[in-house]
Amino acid sequence: MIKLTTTDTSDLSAKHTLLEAAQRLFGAKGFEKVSLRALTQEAGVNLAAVNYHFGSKEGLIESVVESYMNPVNEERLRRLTEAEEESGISLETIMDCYLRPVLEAVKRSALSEKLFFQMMGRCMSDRGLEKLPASTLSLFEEVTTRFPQAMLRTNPHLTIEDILWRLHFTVGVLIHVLIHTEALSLFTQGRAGNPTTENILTMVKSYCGAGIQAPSYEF
Amino acid sequence: MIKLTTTDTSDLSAKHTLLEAAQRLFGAKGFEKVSLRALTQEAGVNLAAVNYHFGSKEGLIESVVESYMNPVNEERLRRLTEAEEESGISLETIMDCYLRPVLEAVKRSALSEKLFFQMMGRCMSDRGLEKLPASTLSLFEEVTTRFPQAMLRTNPHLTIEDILWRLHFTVGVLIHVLIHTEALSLFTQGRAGNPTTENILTMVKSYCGAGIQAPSYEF
DNA sequence: GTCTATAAAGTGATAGAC
DNA sequence: GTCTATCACTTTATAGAC
Repeated sequence: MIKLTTTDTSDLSAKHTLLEAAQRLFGAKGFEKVSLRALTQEAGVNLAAVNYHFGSKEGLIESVVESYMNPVNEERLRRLTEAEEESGISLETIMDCYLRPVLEAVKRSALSEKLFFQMMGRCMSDRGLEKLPASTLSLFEEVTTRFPQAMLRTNPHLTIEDILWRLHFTVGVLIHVLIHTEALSLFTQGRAGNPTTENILTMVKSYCGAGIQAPSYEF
Repeated sequence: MIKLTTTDTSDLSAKHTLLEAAQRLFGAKGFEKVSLRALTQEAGVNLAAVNYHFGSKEGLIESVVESYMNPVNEERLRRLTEAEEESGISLETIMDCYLRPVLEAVKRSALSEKLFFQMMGRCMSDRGLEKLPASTLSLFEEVTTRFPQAMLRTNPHLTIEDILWRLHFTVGVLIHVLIHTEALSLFTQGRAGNPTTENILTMVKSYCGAGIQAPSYEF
């Protein structure tokens, strides 16, 4: 992405192992707490490789964020478009279009579910909007425009303000579940059971779906 | 809290201005991104003052976290106890016991609403459970035990697993609203309106209340 | 209690040899 | 493309003068 004029010979493997190591460590510790030294050691490459391949640590982070967020948001839009072509679209369907791509993405990843989800959650919350790569930002804008519109059509009793706020709340649920679900087990010491990922998705859809469809308030 | 044997003469003011500056800067940038240099400069005290009064940066952070979280959790428990003494307690009431202390705390603070809420959100999410001061952890455990019990009594059709997960989701909503609500305005460019803090609370209660009371799933 | 000065260790980035 | 060596800077923490 930085250097378009390289010849790309054995380049791929170093860059690739670096990206993989970055995902593991960023997911486990967060972007700021991982030094380039720890990163390159984990990847088994030289310290200078990060700057050679990505220009800077920031460039590496943006690459990772882009590779995490963009496929998910593209898949969200693809699924929404598909769903809108059929008649009788429900809020349940729209929620599934929004949430399921995260579950699909983890299956394509080499990372453990836990690390992948933490990584995804950090991408969504740790960095300000202004630091997002342009392509990621524009996909995000499309998602946060089209999904509320679709929700408004299935729930015309709500106002657009209601929906925007409730989608905001839903994002909060998603991020918290992705990053902090381990803490729940710790705190409740097993009382919360051991649901599968798919069952957690069902619970989130049930909770957020009910929240979004709650009666509207007039202020 | 660290040194119990000091004579405390003019000690109070330096310690106090340091705590105030810490709240402002930690709230705005996060615990990790504020250096002791930035902190002591903002407070107008010497660099060494942090270590003298709090032992270390970590000690200062723990003091701040404690002073933020403990009053809120104590107030939550106080209100819940009070509510449980009356008959006909509703989920709406329990939710209010849980959420309103955050709004009450901001009124006692010298900080702006925005900074105070960000600070509170960071206390709830930025540091792992293992890093919490002991008194804060024990209050948290009491809250996360008694509130689910109370909710189970008002909603006996739910399982305790349901409730624990849904309270987990609710915490996600709260944290996200506290930290990232500014981002919502940015993203929606005014389409989400400009509700007062009290109205945001109403919206959160409405969303989370509906989510918690959603039908239960059997897996 | 407050200050200066500095220690000790860490950070990202880069020049230049191979 | 990869490496070593190093720069320039920052961090927290502390010893010791006042």
